[in-house]
Parts: sequence; C-alpha cells; structure tokens
Amino acid sequence: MARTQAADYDDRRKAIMATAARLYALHGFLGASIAQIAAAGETSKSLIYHYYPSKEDILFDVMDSHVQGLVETALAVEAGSEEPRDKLRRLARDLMEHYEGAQSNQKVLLNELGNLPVDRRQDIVDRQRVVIDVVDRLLLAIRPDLAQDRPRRRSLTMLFFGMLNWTHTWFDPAGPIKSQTIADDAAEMFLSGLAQPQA
Amino acid sequence: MARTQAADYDDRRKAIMATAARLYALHGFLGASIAQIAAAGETSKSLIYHYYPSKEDILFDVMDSHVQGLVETALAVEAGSEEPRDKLRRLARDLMEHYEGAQSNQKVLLNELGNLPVDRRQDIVDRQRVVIDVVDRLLLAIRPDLAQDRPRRRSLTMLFFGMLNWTHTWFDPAGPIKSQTIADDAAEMFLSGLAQPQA
DNA sequence: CCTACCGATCGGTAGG
DNA sequence: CCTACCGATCGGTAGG
Repeated sequence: MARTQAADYDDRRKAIMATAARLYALHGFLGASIAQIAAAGETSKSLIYHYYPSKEDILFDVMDSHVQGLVETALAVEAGSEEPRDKLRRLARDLMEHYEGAQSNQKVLLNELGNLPVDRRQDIVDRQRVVIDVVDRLLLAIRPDLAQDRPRRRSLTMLFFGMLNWTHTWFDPAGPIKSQTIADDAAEMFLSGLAQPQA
Repeated sequence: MARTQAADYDDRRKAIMATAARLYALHGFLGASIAQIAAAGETSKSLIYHYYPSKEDILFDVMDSHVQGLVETALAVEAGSEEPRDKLRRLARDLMEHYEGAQSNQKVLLNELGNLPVDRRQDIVDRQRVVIDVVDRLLLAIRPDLAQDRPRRRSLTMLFFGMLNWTHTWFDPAGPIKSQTIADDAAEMFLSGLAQPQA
C-alpha cells in the first residue's frame, strides 16, 4: 500500500502555522524560536523544516492566509447592494468578526511586517491596500466633495482602520463588550464625524 | 585640573537613548543589537554598558522618558479651564504633537512593551493608564449616562486612542497632512459619535 | 587613585 | 523524524 501521509499534509501544515501564529503573536517573530514552535506543537524542528523552507515562510503564510480573508470580506461587502453608509457599517462588523476569529494572525499581520523579506512584504502590503481602497471608495461615495483631496481621504480612512486595528491591543472577546458593539461604535464615529464638511 | 567629562554625562546618555530608540523603532528591540546601536552612535559597546546596565534598561528609558511626557500633557490639559469637549480636542492635538516630536519613542512604546521585564513593564503600563484615565473622565463628563458602564467607556476611550496611536503606522509628518488636522478629525469623530446616546 | 573608556573576547543560543 | 552539530552573532564583561 502506498504511503498515505500526504493525505494529512495540509492539516499538518495548518497546525504548524497555527502554533507559529500563536507564538509569533505572543513573543514576536524574533522572540519565538523554531525550537519553541516545535515543542509547543509536540513535533520537531526537522518536521517543521519539512513543511516550510524557512522561518520567514511560516510568517508569510500566517499573514497571507489571514489577509486574503480580509480582502474577500471587503470585496464582498463592496459588491453588495446597500447604500455606502450601510456598507461601511457592515464592513466594520465583518472585519471585526474576522479579527476576532484569527487574533494571533491579526496581531502578527499588524506587528511583524518588518520581519518579512522585502519581496514578500510587498505581496502583503498590496493585499492590505485592496482593503484600504474599499474604504476609500466608500468614503468618496459618502463625501464626494473630497474627490480632489486624496491625502485627506487617506488620512480619514486610516482613522477608521485605527479604531478597528488598535483593538488587538486591548479587546478581549471573553470580556463584557462584543466585537459587534465596537464595530458599530467605530462606524458611527466615522460616519457622524464625516457628516459635516469642515472648514 | 580635575577631569570635567562628567559634565556631559547626561548628554551622552541621552545620545545613546536616542540612537537606541531609532534602531529599536526601525528593527525592533530584538532585531537591533547593542553592537549596531554602538556603531550607529559612533561609540563602543563598552561605552554603552558604562551608561546602562543592560539592553532592557535602555528600552525602559526610551519608553519611560516618552510616556512621562504624555502623562504631563494629559494632566495639564485636564487641569485647564475649558469645557470637557474642548479639553478633548486639545488633548488630541497635544498628544499628536508629542507623538510627532518623538516618533521613534512612540513606536517603541507601542510595539516593544512585551520585551520589557515584567516588573518594569508595570511602571510603563501604570503611566499609560493615567493618560487613558484622563480620557475616561472627559468621556464621563460628556456622557454622564455612561457612569455605570465602565466597560463601554473603556471601549469608547480605546477607539479614541486607536485613531491617534495607529498613526505611527502611516502618518508622515513630511507629507501633505498636518498632525493637527488628524487630531482635529479624530476629536470630531469621537465627539460627534458620542453626541447621540445609542439604543 | 579614580572615572571614563577601548579592543578583544567570554559563555550561550539562535536558525538551519 | 531525531541527534548532533555548523557558522554567526547575541548580550554582557574581562584586563589595562
């Protein structure tokens, strides 16, 4: 009988990635060693290097698999039929839901981009850019007067992401506040702050 | 004549701290070696260890000297005579000004807390807490109906800090947008989002 | 005799 | 999948 280990190849790889994500999030990419990841996953360094050519390749996988989900979420919301303000409210909720379901990946995505080799870094930045651009287009639909002011739009958009992305430093899904409440509050602040064109 | 080199003790120490702050911000605490810090400052490792007992002590100094300024800023604004909403607007401006003037320290403060030994970490967390509590009290003054809902207030407060603190990832002081504009936008979003008590 | 500082190297541990 | 290692570099310290 042929060896069937390839059958659980994806599962093993995902398990390694999940353990790495947890330790990268906890100790930082440089602070978490391959030996620690192996021990935490009850395997060996050799096994890890069988599935990944390098420590940085695991990091890329942790980030890329996560950011791809964010891109899908953002594009799905944009493709809907709601009005721009409602799309933004929904996007806040869906992104927060994604963050909550992959906290380690999210932390790693936000904190460890600098530890990725330059060429692979661009892939991640490009995908993040897609998500940011969705918000930029929603903002433009809400505030057409900002059509000529790209820097200002970018600045306002980043305030929106600031509210959502900063949650990785303080939000506890097990606590009294739900991620949906946070998403709704962030969306309301953003939208009501946009309501009046300022001088 | 007695040696007078001790006269520039503080200057040398500050120079080491500034170089360390820059490299810690750029490469991360673990990614920046004492040797690199020495080379960048055109001195030697031995000189650095004459001024600091360990790499972590430099990290603590980078964070503590910065967060102390933030505490002073926040308490000064709170002690003023403006109404709560104006205090919050001013606080956003003053904090952003502080961030802009110490970008490396701010990045290190936000990213490297986990690399501080646990006992010294608490000192920094306590000081950050003072700044957060100022916003919590301003929020309470603006929305007295949230007096019994501490978790919600904490959550709203952290959305405010999210907008400001996330700037370290994208804001370029040399770009077309001024930090004051960002501060004003963030304060307006926060205040207008707070205006209507939600269901 | 002290403080300030240098060139060289220590014991351990990292990723691979 | 393990043990035994490597070249390099780490934070920290020696003598003078």
